[in-house]
Amino acid sequence: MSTVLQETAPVQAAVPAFCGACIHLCKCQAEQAGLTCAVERRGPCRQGDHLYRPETRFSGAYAVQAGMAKTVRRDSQGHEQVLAFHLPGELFGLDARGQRQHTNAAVALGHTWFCHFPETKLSKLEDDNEEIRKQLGRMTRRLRQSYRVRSAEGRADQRLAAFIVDLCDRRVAVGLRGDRLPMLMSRIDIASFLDMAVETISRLLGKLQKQGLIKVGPNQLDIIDAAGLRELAAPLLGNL
Amino acid sequence: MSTVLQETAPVQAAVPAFCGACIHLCKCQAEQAGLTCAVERRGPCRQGDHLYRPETRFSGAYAVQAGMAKTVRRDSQGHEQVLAFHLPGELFGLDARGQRQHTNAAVALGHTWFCHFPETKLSKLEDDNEEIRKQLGRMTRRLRQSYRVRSAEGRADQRLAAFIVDLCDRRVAVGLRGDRLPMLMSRIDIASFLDMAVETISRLLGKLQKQGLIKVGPNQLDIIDAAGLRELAAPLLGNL
DNA sequence: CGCGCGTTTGACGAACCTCAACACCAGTGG
DNA sequence: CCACTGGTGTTGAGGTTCGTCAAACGCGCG
Repeated sequence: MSTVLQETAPVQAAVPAFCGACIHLCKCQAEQAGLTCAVERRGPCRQGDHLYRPETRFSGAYAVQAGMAKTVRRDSQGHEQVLAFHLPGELFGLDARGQRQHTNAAVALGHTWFCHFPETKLSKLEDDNEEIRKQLGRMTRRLRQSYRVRSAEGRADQRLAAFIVDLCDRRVAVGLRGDRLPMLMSRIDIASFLDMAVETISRLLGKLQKQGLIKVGPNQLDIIDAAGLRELAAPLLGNL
Repeated sequence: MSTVLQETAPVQAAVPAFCGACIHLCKCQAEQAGLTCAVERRGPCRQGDHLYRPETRFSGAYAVQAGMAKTVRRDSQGHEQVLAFHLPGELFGLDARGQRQHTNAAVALGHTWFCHFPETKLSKLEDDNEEIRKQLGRMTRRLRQSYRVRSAEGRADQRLAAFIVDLCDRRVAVGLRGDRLPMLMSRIDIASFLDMAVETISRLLGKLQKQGLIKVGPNQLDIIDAAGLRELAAPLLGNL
């Protein structure tokens, strides 16, 4: 918990007017100061708070400003399944675009702040500016990277390593440090996302730590040997 | 081998002017008698004959008229990998459309007859007739069903059952009997397609037979309990 | 006939899941 | 304040699944 605050508290103190997602959307948009008004801040949300659920009316896109989120679905047996984790600066909820309501749920992990982009203003911006449409497409594509790790084949330790590498790369992509990951999600969430048993996650994290690749801390994960980690995940990263 | 002839010989004796693929393409096309000329018969091909290889110039689509075919690629380590099996009436080779040359290879399984649809005539027909374009898209989509089984998760016996069910359904779809499958492909091909060990295929076929779901014969496979087979494969068929 | 190939079967091991036990921690209520 | 409780994380034991290795068999072919 304390480590979470290490990240969110400073951000909160010197919180920028826009998070990563906002910056991406705004910078190509300086002349249209209207976007400032288009963004609604939401937070703080607590662990487990829902941004939307299945059948919630689609009202626009979301972005994590600080903290973390997950999107979740229920499979045919009613079992909950994590579809993706969302880092600061990443858009999500776009999968429901063009439909009337969401099919998945989005849940806050830890204390999290969000930005909301109302669809009405978003589509208007898109109409006016071709660059905005490209940016949205680009971020949607990045979002789908996380699905690749999930469906990848390969050994469990390779998949876990690929998962960690993916999170690091995505953090760096939005301007955050890539050698220390806040792990706001539970082992259960990770296991669900990677389709493995919780015990396997726990054991493999210990194994990677013993191998000197990472250091597992409370709600935090330090990357000790980024190259080694990437080498372990290589068979999966290369194929996709 | 004898069982193969049981299927191909009668077909040959009373061979229709057009196979399944031709019928689909022709019936919406009665007024354009030109298609009759657009189809070139090819065969008989023997086991292992190549219709095209990687880097072969793309000249048009193919359809199996009688027998069976597989499409194959080489992965980065030079290992051969079966991408799909093609039953009578099914189009293939369309993946290279729009490119100058093929990237995969197509190989005959057993004694097989093919139809060839030259791209020049095909695209002309497509331009003239919207229905043709839809039919081509539809058959391409059906073709990709086989990829689903391949990438599916789940236990090995479930995946093998899903594979068999898929073959049955596709045979029925083109008007062939669905309770008896000619198995012109080797165990090695099946193992490659399903990404399993050959020994596992052999063992599981024996297991399914012992369970009373199928009967394994020489180059042939009888469906004893279609419902049970479908039930075993259900977890995979339902998800997709 | 030997030879290569495909298939089957058995033995073994690695990977990973399941079950069970326990520690830890945050709430919660007395 | 403490005990209790439920959720989470870790660890160990045992089982299942499935790949790997090896051997045997049948079969077609030179």
